[in-house]
Order: sequence, then structure tokens, then C-alpha cells
Amino acid sequence: MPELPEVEVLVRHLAPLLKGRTIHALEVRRGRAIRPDAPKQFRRVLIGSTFKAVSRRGKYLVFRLTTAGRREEIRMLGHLGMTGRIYFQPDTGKLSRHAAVVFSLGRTRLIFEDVRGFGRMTLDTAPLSELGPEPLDSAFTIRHFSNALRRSRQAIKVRLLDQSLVAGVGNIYASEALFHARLSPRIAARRLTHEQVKRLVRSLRDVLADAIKFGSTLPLNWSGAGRVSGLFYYGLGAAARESHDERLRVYDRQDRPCVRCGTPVRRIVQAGRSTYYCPQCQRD
DNA sequence: CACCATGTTCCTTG
DNA sequence: CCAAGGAACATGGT
Repeated sequence: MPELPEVEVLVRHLAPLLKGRTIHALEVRRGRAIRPDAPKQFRRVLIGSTFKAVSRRGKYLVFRLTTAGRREEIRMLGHLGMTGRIYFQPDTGKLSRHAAVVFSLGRTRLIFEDVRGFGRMTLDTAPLSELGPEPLDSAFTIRHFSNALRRSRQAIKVRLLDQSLVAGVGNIYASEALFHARLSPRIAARRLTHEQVKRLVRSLRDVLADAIKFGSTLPLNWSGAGRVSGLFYYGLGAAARESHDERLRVYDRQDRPCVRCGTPVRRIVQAGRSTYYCPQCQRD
């Protein structure tokens, strides 16, 4: 599911539904899913508390809760890893095989499900302090970005995945933003000109904002019952699936024609991850 | 069987 | 000390 736009769309979905709901019971079915927390402590803190708000920071979901008789609010983080999903289910429904954490909220329950198990939920908020600026915030400036890039010989594509540089960009949108900016993924970060950095900042914003807009209009099946389809990991109808596939302009399009010039899209591996780009539009 | 997958963290090497 | 590369984590799809 999980890059900034997908998490943002999920947060917008969850926030109004969770607000005011109280956790009556909580089952940790896979201990790894709440690392580094201990299940006992995790349950003790959360049972009886009430959701106040849900927001996003980078790829993290930030849940704020309060408990009667407790002054400070509780913050719980959610990270979806590669295959995490969060959804509501009637209390009587059949639990998914990969349901890792189950929050009972009365007649419904909130499920954190994760096939591969790279995601997690935790009361440890330390990871937030490691994150760079939000790419869609005004605090993410060309000046700041340019300074941060100047210190690295690493390829720009690889740098974009560093969450301390800018928060929320993942493997898909890194390729998409570079294609949009017509920049080669292989250029060393420090070699980017001021003009190129400017273009990249704009492209990151455009690509991410478009994806959020697109995801917000998709008829997603939030129940968790639908089959996984595409980035949003929630069921889509056939028509929606088609438009979803066409939304990405280079990612996962190896050997297919570039949507701009027709040159076959190339796939390379950088830092162990696939990068897709058009060798014609994105020259070194 | 082989290879690939939206992410992060830890270990090693230079 | 830092930067960079690679393996590990775990499961499923093609």
C-alpha cells in the first residue's frame, strides 16, 4: 500500500470514522507487528483509550488517543511496510490469516493486516524525529533540498528514498518524479544544477499531489474483503483497476514505450531496488 | 525452480 | 567518524 499518497488517502478515510471510538479490547496476534513494544504494555496503555485524531507524517500514520484519568495524550504510530493494510470489519467477520493486530471498537473492529510483516504499529514515536520535511509543505524548500543534496555522491534516485532527506517518497514515486522532471535517476545528487533541483522539487510535489487526488476519487473497497489490486491494496472494480494501472507513467513499464517519446522504458537496479526511466527523456 | 515485490534496519567494507 | 553496498526480515505472485 504504502507511499505518501496512499497513506494520506487512508488517513483521510480513517480519521472521521475513528474519531470518538474507544478500544474495548485488543489482540496482538503477531508480536513482531508491534516491535519494539511488548504486547503486555501495548495492550495496557491502549485498552480503554479513545481515538481523537489520525494524521500522517511521511509514510507513518499518527493516531492520537486519550484515556479518562490520564492527562497526556497517547500517540501510536502505524507503518504499513510493503503490504500492510488497515480496515474496519464487523465484529462477527472472519479474521484474515494475516491479521496482526485487532482493535475491538464495539460492533466493529479495526484490523491491521500485513502479509509480509514489514509493517508495524507502535507507541514508540522516536522514528518521527528522524524524518525530513514533508514534500508538500512549504518547509520543503529548494534551498534546503539543494543543500542536503550537495553533500552526496549517491545517485539522485537512491537519495530520494532516504526518509531523512524528504519524508514519504518511496520506490514508485521516486521513479515517477524523476521522469516528470526529465532527470536521469543516475545523476550524482551533488551534480544537480540549481535549475534541476528546482524542477525536481516541483515534480515531487506534482506527482505526489496528483496521486493523492487520484486516490481520493477511486472507488476503493475499504472493507478489506476485496482482492489486493495495485498500490492501494484495497479492492477495485475492473474499470478502476485499469485507470489505476495507467496512472503510473514509467514505474513497472520496462520495455513498454515511453508515454512521451515512445522509446522503450528501461529498468536498472540501484541500491538493490528497481528503477524505471526513459533513456531518451532522462539523459545523464 | 527462478525471480520479483509499494520498506527499513543492521552489518560490513572502504 | 562517515558513505555506500548488501543481506536480512517474511510471504506470495508470476
